[in-house]
Amino acid sequence: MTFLFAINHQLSTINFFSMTLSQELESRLSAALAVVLGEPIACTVTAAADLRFGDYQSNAAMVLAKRFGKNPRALAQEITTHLDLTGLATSDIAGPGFINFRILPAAYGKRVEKLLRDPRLGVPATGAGKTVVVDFSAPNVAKPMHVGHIRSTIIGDSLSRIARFLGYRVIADNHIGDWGTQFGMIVYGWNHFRDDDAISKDPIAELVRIYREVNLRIKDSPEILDVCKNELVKLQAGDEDNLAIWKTCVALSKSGLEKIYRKLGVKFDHWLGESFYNDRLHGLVHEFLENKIARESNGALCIFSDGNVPLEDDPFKVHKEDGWTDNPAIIRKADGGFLYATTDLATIEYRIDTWEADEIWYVVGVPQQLHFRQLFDAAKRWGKVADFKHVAFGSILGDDRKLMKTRSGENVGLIEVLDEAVVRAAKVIAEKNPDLQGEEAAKIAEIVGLGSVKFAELSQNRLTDYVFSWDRMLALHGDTAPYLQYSHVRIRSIFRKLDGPFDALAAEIHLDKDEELHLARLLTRFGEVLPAVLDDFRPNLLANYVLELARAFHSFFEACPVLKSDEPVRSSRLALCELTATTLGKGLELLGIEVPERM
RNA sequence: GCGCCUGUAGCUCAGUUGGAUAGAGCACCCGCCUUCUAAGCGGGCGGUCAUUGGUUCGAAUCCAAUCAGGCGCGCCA
Repeated sequence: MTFLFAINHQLSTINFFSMTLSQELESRLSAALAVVLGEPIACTVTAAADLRFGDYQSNAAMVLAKRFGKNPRALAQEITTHLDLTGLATSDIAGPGFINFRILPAAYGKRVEKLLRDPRLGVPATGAGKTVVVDFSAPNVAKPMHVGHIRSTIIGDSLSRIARFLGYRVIADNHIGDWGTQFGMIVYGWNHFRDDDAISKDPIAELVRIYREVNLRIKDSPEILDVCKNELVKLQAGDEDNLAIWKTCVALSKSGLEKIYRKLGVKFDHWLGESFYNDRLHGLVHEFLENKIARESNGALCIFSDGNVPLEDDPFKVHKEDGWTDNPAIIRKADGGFLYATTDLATIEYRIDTWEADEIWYVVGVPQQLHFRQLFDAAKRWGKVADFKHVAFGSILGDDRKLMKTRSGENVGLIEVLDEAVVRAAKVIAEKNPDLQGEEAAKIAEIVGLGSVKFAELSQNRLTDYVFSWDRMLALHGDTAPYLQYSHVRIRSIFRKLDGPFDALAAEIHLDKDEELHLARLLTRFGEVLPAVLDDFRPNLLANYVLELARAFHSFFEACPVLKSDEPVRSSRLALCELTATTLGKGLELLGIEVPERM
């Protein structure tokens, strides 16, 4: 009996410890609601929009007033009299019937002490037991990565990191475009325009040059295109010469891509490109035909979906009047070739059957949303079940407000952007902190410059289009990566000056000044923000959070001396600094942004 | 023609999914280094949330229409 009780007690304690403040307020509020309204009712408590109203707020009274035919303020009053917030918070009623909560400083202090012991920093493992495949970056072989590729790569990498921290088994898969029409052109170019010297010097640049050269020639004499198509047919039929050229080009491209990823700190678990699925395509198309999911139209094999339900007597016919021609996904061309959709279906099959994916996230631009709608629909009808998500992002536009096209050579290359970012960061270092020299300065410039590019991308809503601008992407002042990195550096500086040992776990937290309280408030909120990021795949929520945290720290830093204050304030502040450093560091790590020791 | 995304301060963008007096950064103005890194801190200026209707206790947010920009709609990926 006693033993069982002890276990139960421990379980509930563990549970209690892992609850965020908003969850704890919710559980206490719903207990009060049960008393007042006579039935258990779920309710939500959110962080207050404005600190003047308190730390958290609930609109439960206003929502429920109508359902129970009561006056909202009177109901709120009734609820608060039954609300037990002992040791946690105070509450009051305001406006049309909000219940506002103000967390007691002592309760924040306790939370901070707990977080100092928690390697998860209060973040619940919402993804435990689930496998997700994240499909991002996916550049085409032998085409240069330009600024347009940056969104998928950076957003995808960050989402992968966050999912991993939330307990998911994450498989980051780089589905590179290593098979397809462009290889006809590349083989042709390889045979006609290759410069072996250039290949040995800079293989990527030479591949890019070859590809552009072919495109230019085709403009002048379109008949070359037919020759290219023929090379492609030979390649796909297994022609040894062409296959060898293909293998060489893919290998060269990959090594170039790996250099960029290494620089960006982006890692993949797999690189299963389109070619990997080539052998499966025939059988797959056959299956779709047999199951009457696809049908022939104008010589091509098509899957008609778009919400059209097949009729029972004729599965190819659909209810919609113009359904015969409406938005089909083509899985086999009239000439027998396979397409994007075919490979993607084979990829889904592999990911579900081999990796047992529960979810698949595609970090791909908005323009492809029709494709994914068709793809997910086809997969579903094929019996491949998983939670498919198209994590779409807006386009990067040129100065003319038009989409940046891959084909036109005038695009800004990704490497160029990254290099320029580092150059600009180096300039600022020389100006702000000339003591830093040589290799150390170069390393910091790299961390700061690359961080700026990443943060510029991650701090905004992924769906908005934007016009590419150097100054915007490489800004180093204001709400930028250096601001965040600098706050971390300031904390490190404190600990560098600290002589003698310090044990944060032994510290008692006292929150007397507003700046201390606010810092603690934000520190306890990390566990609420992070899961919300994956609700709608919005890394910018995390970016906003770390900005707020850094801002709170800078204010604290100016207002509250740490090393020069007396005990017990000194230890309390040191512990606050330590938790800020770990939380900020973790937040930045999840955004893929490094932190320098000094700057 | 059909469909999708976007429209918020001079500029670049947030806005916790329907909450209270719409927030940041840049730019501009004022103040703060003898004190843990001034890449910082404190304060100020700046708004008809594209427009018009509607839904309700309550709308930047939801619905409808209009205007403007971007994108997608059969054999590229």
